Amino acid sequence: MPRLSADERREQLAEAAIRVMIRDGVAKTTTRAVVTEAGVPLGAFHYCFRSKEELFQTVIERIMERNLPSEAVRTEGAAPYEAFRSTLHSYWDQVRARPAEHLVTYELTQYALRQPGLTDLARRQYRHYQAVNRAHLEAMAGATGITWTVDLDVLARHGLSVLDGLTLNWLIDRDDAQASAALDEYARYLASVAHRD
Amino acid sequence: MPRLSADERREQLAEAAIRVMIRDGVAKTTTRAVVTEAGVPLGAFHYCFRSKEELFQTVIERIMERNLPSEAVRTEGAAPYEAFRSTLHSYWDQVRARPAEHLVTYELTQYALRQPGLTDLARRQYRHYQAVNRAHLEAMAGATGITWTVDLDVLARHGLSVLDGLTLNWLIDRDDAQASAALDEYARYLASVAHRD
DNA sequence: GTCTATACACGGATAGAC
DNA sequence: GTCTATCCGTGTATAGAC
Repeated sequence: MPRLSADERREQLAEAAIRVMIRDGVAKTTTRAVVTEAGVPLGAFHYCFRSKEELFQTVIERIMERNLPSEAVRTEGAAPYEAFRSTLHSYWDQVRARPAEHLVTYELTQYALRQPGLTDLARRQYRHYQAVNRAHLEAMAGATGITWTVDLDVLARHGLSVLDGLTLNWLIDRDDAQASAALDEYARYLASVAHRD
Repeated sequence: MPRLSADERREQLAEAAIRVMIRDGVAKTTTRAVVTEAGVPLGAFHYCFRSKEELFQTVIERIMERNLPSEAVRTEGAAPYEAFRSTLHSYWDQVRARPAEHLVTYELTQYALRQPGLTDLARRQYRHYQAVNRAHLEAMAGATGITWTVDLDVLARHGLSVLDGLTLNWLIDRDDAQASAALDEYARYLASVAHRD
């Protein structure tokens, strides 16, 4: 008589894996560490997941699904620069609030890139992030009543890179002042490619 | 009678480690893989380096030192946008020519971030990259006869992020067209914050 | 179906022969 | 000083008891 179904077990293990990753890093997230964290016996692992790689794949998909487009701040009438700036800083607050989660995202991407079976997942992950970023930009345009003068896909990739790079850089040096200044500069750039209707 | 001095051995092992990292990734760069690659017996490892972490520290410093500011393209008189664009694309050619090296850089940074003894090295690594980027921007200004209208430190951090982010993104999806378009957009941005003297 | 016990390979590091 | 042989922990996975 099972105390928990296989599905619930998978859920349990995936969440435990995420906690371990955040605490100790992806490299140290071993199957043993995960089952200990989840409080399930080691043997349970392999009738829930075929392998560690399969568990990690689940974790990556899970994290990706959580990262959905957030609501655009309604700011009609406000100056575009101020609107962009506050939207960016509200994203940035999320990074500052949970640095470890963001670091894990980068680690997982690189893990996936090195696993022959998961390189495609890494690609989908970034296509997803780019789509989310694109949606954000569209929402910001709608909220401020402007249109972008630069091709939206180009703007989205460029913007994703800026945020990705700033995040990575900040995770390393934790320099709030520099990060904030660079973020403001990006907001200024966005304002410069926005056209008032 | 030593066939090689300890210093030469260290050199040999560090270079072998870099080759293995590029070929198999940092995670799979074990002491055994390194000594095999270098053609030295396993025992030799530990009287050259106290630990694997010490070897990796050496490797990180070595790679950092190689990454020095390259010469600015002399382009006096040319339109700033075209000059920035060609400088950026010549950097980009380096990324495209040696993707694995660049991936290793990111992996090493994350390795360092997770090693209590090496977090400070990661910080120095990024301070170094930012200084290099700053020097590039100064050289570009000198070569085109313009001045930047944005604080140089801010511009450097922002620019480092753009290039870092674009590189990471391209390493994942290898989309040359999108990368190139985003790079051009960054050149256009640089031109917009350049002031003709 | 669930979990215990264990197999087996590989990792870093070292002891001790030469 | 140089290298062989080995230790011991840890990793993934599985065999088999219940």
